[in-house]
Amino acid sequence: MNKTRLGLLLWFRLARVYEQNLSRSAAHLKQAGFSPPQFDILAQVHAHQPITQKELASKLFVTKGSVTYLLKKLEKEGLVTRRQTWKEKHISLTPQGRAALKAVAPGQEEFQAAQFDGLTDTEKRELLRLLRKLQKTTREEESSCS
Amino acid sequence: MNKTRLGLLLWFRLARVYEQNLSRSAAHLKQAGFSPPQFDILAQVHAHQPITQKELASKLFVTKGSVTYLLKKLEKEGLVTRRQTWKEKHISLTPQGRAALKAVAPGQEEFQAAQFDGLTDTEKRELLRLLRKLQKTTREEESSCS
DNA sequence: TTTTATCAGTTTAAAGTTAAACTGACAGCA
DNA sequence: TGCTGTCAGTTTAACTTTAAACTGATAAAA
Repeated sequence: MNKTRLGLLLWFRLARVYEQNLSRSAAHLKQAGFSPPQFDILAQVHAHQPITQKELASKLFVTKGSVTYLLKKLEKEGLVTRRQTWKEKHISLTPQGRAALKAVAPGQEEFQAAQFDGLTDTEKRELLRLLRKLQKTTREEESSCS
Repeated sequence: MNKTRLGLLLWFRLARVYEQNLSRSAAHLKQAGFSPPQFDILAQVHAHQPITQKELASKLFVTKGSVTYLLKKLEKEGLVTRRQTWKEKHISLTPQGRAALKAVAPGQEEFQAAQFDGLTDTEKRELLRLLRKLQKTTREEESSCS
């Protein structure tokens, strides 16, 4: 098997695994009334409260515009607040946001983790090592996020 | 490290690796005037010509509506044709479609494959094995695509 | 003080995605 | 002949995303 072919097989398989996981995730989250992007935002805000929109964008690998769009809706629903200081807006969870996240997160995290239960513990660790190496050795060419 | 935590780390890492690869892909394809979904469609049609829209949707893990939308544009640009027989539409590449794909595909495939060059050959094979196992053992709960 | 540069966040248009309802041609039975 | 069901494909509205242009407050230079 030549090098390009092996790489391509990897890419297709990776994409399919990811997409399947994501779509199962979405279905699971939907029961709780969230979409994956909304949940991601809430989880990041919870973990790094208070966090600026720029930081959020960079942690979630999306553009600033996307963050603006999502936060606007979450704010309207009363789940997050934005305190402006000079240029930056500092995002925090409201009590409702905290409650909503608390109700959903544990189940969601367990669900996510369970998607890897087909592997043994050793295999999981090996997969994690490979993914990390892959990301590290590819990051050189990387520039900043828009 | 407990089981859920390991699974979560895997999920986040997998997502980031995938998203980074995809966005580099998109940038690379953009030079050739294609978006990733367009390229995926053309590549699948090329590989399975003639193929129905339903088959296309299932191979690409998207809904039928998405396929309709993308094909409509590709047809308008003269890259694919649709022959209808009873319920089904059979998609093929036009000569222009073939030419366009031929101009882009080799470079794109090489680019994709190169994203895994941070790994040794043995590691690539191991990663492929793990991803396959992951997909196989998770597929049980799967139902059909809408 | 006035001008200029910087930079987080916003807006816009275009693209792609989904779920869910709809369309329409045919098969198969009454 | 005329219902009725089935099923690929289409449509629609709502979401999410991006790139690129724009806004506006402030720092820094003139």
